[in-house]
Amino acid sequence: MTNESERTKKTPPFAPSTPTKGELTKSLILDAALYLAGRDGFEGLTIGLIADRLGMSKSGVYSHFESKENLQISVITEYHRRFRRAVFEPAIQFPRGINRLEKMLEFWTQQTISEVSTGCIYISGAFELDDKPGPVRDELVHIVKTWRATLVRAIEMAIEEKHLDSQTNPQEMLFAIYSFMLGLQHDARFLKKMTSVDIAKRHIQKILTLHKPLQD
Amino acid sequence: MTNESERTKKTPPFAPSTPTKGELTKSLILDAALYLAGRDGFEGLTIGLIADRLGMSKSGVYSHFESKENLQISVITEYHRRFRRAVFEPAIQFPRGINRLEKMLEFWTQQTISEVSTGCIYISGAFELDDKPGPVRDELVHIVKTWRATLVRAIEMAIEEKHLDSQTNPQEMLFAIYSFMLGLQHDARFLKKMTSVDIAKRHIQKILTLHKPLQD
DNA sequence: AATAAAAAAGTACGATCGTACTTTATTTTG
DNA sequence: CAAAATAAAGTACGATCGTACTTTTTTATT
Repeated sequence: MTNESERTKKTPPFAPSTPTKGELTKSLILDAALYLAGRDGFEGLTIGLIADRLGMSKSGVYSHFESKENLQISVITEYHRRFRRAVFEPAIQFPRGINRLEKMLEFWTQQTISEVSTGCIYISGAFELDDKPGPVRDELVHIVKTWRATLVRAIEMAIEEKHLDSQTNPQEMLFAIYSFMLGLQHDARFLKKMTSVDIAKRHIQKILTLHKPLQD
Repeated sequence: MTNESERTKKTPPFAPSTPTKGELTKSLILDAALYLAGRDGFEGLTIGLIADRLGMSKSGVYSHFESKENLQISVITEYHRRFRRAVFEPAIQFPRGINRLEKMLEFWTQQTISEVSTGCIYISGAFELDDKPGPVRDELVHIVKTWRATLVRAIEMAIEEKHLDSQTNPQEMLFAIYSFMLGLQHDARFLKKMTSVDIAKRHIQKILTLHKPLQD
């Protein structure tokens, strides 16, 4: 245990060799922060609440981020990372075209359903930050646009593969699908109406069916 | 000016004879509160901010409500009152059936568009309060359910009048329409994407068209 | 105009927030 | 194991919050 070739000390970019103590608690902090941000929004996300949840001091939590704004942005990028891992990465394994698109929507729906008790930061953040300019809003807009661009590309590929009608408008289809996901989140979380899960699934399926070519 | 039969003094229930000073500033407070609640949410709605906006003291504002919770609930019911006046009441003038339903959706869309800079409390409140039990949430759930029930009844009437397919599922149609309105609000306010106005209108129109009987 | 009532302002309090700075405890390193 | 580095806790500060209480000012009533 004297020396281990190159011990990565000040270089976290590509070196999770052994997670140092600090990195470990930092990820614990992000866990708690993600939970609280989903539940109480970015405004309700408070250093003190995180500290309480982890049984540590406010300053102990704070020292891992230079500011609250920084913490909020970290929460957003971390959520994005996890979303990609749960939705995008599994879907990308499937062949491009309607197949991949449907898998993407399936995993996304699954993710949304599993978030009914947690809250989706893409969505709750969008309605919370819509009128609050600043770096946090900018970051959230960025990742939401990234995800939407991914969806549009998946739709376009399905058109190219002739799995969808050639006059399908990708932006319009995106709008409908994203709207149904908003509706699902709204009904399930706010109205506690779980029947909306099946309704949303049916609508998403229908909008695809409507755009499938007649002859195959 | 000695006596005017019965002068309604302590009975505001049905007597807007002459709005007393207090009632007048109370409505000014509600104006400001409505604006702030739409912009900053119920959490960001603060007594001090209202006071600043009106150039009066915190205690002056506060004395009109026994608590902040009370103020929040007043904001909700007042919003509901205005929404009814702007959307429901004009639409109810039209004959029951597809005509009234389309007018209802038209006025609602119009209202949503005009709220792009203000924010819709039904929607922003839904995503803010979804995890915050209490009287404020209960009140908001109540008025949202009231509005949705109104929509469902309008859809059902259109079915009864044979303006819509007999196997149209009112709850499913409601889900789609409400989702499109969420999508409109999301894209317009958060993504600043005003092209979504036309897209949303087209989708709403389409879902009606899809359910109109073939033979007329 | 005098008096009663209501509205608004003033003042104060405890909580909680983010943040800066200092001190102690714990890891990591040589 | 000792030294150096890092993590965590401690402490303090100014802001802002909702709210309760008292005082002043304005409005309404006879």
